[in-house]
Amino acid sequence: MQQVAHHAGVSLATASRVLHGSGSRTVGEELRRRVEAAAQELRYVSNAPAQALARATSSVVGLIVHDVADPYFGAIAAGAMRAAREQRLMVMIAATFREPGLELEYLRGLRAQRARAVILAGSGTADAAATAELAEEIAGFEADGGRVVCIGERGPDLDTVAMANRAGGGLAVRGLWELGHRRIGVVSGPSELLTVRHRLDGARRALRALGAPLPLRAVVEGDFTRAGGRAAAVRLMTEQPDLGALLVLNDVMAAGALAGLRDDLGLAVPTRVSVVGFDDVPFAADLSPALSTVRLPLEQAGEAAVGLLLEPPGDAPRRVELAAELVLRDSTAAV
Amino acid sequence: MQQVAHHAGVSLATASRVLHGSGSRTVGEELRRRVEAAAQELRYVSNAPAQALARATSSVVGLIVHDVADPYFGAIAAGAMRAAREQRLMVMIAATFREPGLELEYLRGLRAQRARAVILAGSGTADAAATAELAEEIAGFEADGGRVVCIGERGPDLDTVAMANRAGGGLAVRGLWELGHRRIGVVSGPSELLTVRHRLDGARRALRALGAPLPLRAVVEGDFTRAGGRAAAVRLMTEQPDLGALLVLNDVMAAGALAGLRDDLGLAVPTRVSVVGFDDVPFAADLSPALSTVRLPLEQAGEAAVGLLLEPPGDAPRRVELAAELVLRDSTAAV
DNA sequence: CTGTTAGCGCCTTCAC
DNA sequence: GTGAAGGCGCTAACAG
Repeated sequence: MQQVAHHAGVSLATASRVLHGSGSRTVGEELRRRVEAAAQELRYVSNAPAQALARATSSVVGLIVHDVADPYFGAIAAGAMRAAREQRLMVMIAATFREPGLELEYLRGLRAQRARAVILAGSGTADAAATAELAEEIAGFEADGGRVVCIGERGPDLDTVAMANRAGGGLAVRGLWELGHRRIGVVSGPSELLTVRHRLDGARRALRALGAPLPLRAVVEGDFTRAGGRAAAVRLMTEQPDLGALLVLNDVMAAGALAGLRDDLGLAVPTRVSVVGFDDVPFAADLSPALSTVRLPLEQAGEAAVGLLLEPPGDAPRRVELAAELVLRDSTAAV
Repeated sequence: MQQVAHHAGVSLATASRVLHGSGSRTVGEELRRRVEAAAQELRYVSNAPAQALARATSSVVGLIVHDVADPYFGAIAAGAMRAAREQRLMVMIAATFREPGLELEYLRGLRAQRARAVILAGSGTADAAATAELAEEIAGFEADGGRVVCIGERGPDLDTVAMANRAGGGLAVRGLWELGHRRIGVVSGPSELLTVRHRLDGARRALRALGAPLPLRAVVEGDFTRAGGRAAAVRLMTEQPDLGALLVLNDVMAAGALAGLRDDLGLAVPTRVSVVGFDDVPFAADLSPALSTVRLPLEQAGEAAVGLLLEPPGDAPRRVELAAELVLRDSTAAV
């Protein structure tokens, strides 16, 4: 920048003002033109780290997900990045690959980068120790002036974009009920994930309200992956062959469940058993049969998270609630 | 760090050496311990931008994709991030949402961030002007000491991870041929994308070698999206109803094609028409019917790209070639 | 409006 | 092995 200033015959400060002009200070037309020309000619590229150092704030926001290849996070990331672009923010992304310790490590890394904010997109966990450590790191991050927003519940004092996981679980179960299903099973994910707990809880409550409490044996747990869904669904239908409908707690697992039902067990969907997934990821409609599922506005969640980051800190924690919607396709049938 | 040094009763330089110790200088056991204790106690977090400024190099690498929500890029990103984690690199991700200008803009942004390197994951384009501009920016980036690697062809003088797009196109066509298909059509993507051109070219050559050149009317172009694939497939089968097999140039489009054939045209796959896709994204096996496709080692490509980044610049451009493999599932049948 | 002058937090010769 | 001092590129008062 020194060079640009010299080349344009102005002071360093003036060059800085026209090039990065932050704030009220304005520069005369003539000088402004000269500086811009010089920058152009010298192919000047500003130095973001230096700016970050001087202003004690940067234009990067962090995004921590479990797995970028998972369409659930892909959709959230897409929404967040679209919003980030509008705000001219760069996003630094980190994937924990579902290793709990990595979330903490990356948050620390983002703190070292002096990220202006970070979005915790993955589900919180029921592990108290891990949660406490994370809370401490979050506090540190915020003490440094950074903002943190969670997608999904993480704690009452955090800005969060809340997904209707409980309501969604209820929606699914009631939808199945209305189709005439009475023997409903649940293919669940790892029970330490809050997201899983909430979805399951929503389903449980709805069933209880309907007068048909969910028996323990009708719930089986698997990894939050395709293979996990397949194995769990097969196990559940083997142990409880009288089930007529399955709620699978995410679409990726549901894809596996569909495969297991068809290829491992030879059970026809939806004639023999109906299946409802959760999330409505892009490929849900292309599965065989097209998956009925609980739609969550994933991209919108990513956008909303960036929206919260932009708002000034505020006294009370902010929340935006996103609704769920049941979409019935071909994997469910009336009985 | 000043504080840590003071707290440990050592100089700033010593604290720096034990905390970020880059290089030959070593610190005595005793002092080292004291500094570490002080850092721990004061909850010191190093300042990456300051380090970047002082060392004139950072630990962030950029990753530019077209769309994070696209499973093709999701898989590449996952591979790249896994490798980045092993190297303790942070990755800054940017999505162009297929707007050509954005690639340039983001590359510039990454340059401003003083990223140590950037991976251009999206396909190159046949637009000469855009390519030239990009080349210039790449040159500038490298002049600043940054490294650039491309996934897919971008130019002979760039480090690149080459995917077997041509060979894959040939593989698909020959596979279909061996199944007895003689009337093969191609659902293509935007012809300005180099990836598309290479895949199509591979198919063309193979067909010519087989003595049955691909007629122009048997190729139809659509967006590189689900909707694009659907529309193009429907159009192609409507105009050329005698086609017995379709090569769709990526899996996302193939998902759309399958939907269109089934829901819009009522054509049975694979009995009436066989379909083969390209990429083998994770959901390919879950489509209805399970999609036969040309598998590309996507995650591996991401990892390889990071691998290239790490190697010292070298005199000649480096290349790593990744092979394609035809995987036949249920969307293809013999005639 | 424009220029001067201190730093921002850290690294790195260079002496000790 | 350890400390002192200058500088990385930029911003932000503060004077003119």
